[in-house]
Amino acid sequence: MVQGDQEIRKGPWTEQEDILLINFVHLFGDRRWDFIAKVSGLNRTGKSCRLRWVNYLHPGLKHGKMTSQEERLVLELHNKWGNRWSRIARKLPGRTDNEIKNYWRTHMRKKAQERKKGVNNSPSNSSSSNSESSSSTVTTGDSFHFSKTGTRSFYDTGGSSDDHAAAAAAAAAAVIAFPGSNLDDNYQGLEGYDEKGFYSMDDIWKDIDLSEEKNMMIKPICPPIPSSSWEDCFWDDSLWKMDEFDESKNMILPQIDENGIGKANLTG
DNA sequence: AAAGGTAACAACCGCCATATG
DNA sequence: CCATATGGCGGTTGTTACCTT
Repeated sequence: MVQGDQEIRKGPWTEQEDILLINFVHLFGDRRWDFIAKVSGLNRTGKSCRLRWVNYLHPGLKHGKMTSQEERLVLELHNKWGNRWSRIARKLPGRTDNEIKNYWRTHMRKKAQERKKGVNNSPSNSSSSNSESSSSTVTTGDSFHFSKTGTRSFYDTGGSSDDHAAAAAAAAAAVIAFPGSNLDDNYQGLEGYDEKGFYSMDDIWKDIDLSEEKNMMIKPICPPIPSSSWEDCFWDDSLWKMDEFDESKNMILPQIDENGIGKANLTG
């Protein structure tokens, strides 16, 4: 990857990239993707950054198997709205349109196969045919390919948890020094960076885990007590609560303008 | 134990809508 | 009002893990 006319990176995200992105989203909010893409030094398109954030890194996401209620809801809503994945996703807190889409695809394929079999073997068989009401365990086995300890098995080419701190530090350095420079350069001299400043994937997953366990329901928009976790500070599940009004979502994110001055609000 | 098939899911692509100059 | 940039959405593909034979 040459920096001058560097080609845009594609493919799986590394852990360093993830952390870098998380931190820059923390700093600049989750709207200005092109800007973030440039400023972060990630050789990714803004689009790619957004996708990664929305589908994977977002703190409010649930990572795991769909519950039977969710499955039922998906079926129900899809029946109602068709392939309006994003709309369906809004009704499923913590689930992304991509996830639901994937789920549906798999589900339908399975159903189609079952139906085929049913037709071939016993035409009167209706056990699996009603796709609207079959809320049974559709997702079998597998389902979750990475551990929340930050060591993803899926695709991951990323480094150890030491790299997290380095990447986090790189984010900080990059903010100050406005990069364009090689990421590796940004890591230099920043070893042992205190992870309290930025969060490693470990921490992030831990927090997500906790919040999931504590409440599958909705978090208050403003946490009563300042949390040590950055996403608690600026993230709430309002996004997932949004129904028809998601245009009005105003995430309260710390933001730093081009002069490096923090602002409280974000684009509306 | 190895091979093949399938499931799951991340990520990309193209199109469209909206925002901005 | 028009052109361009950016973001969002749905469809599709590619890769890996798991299961079955």
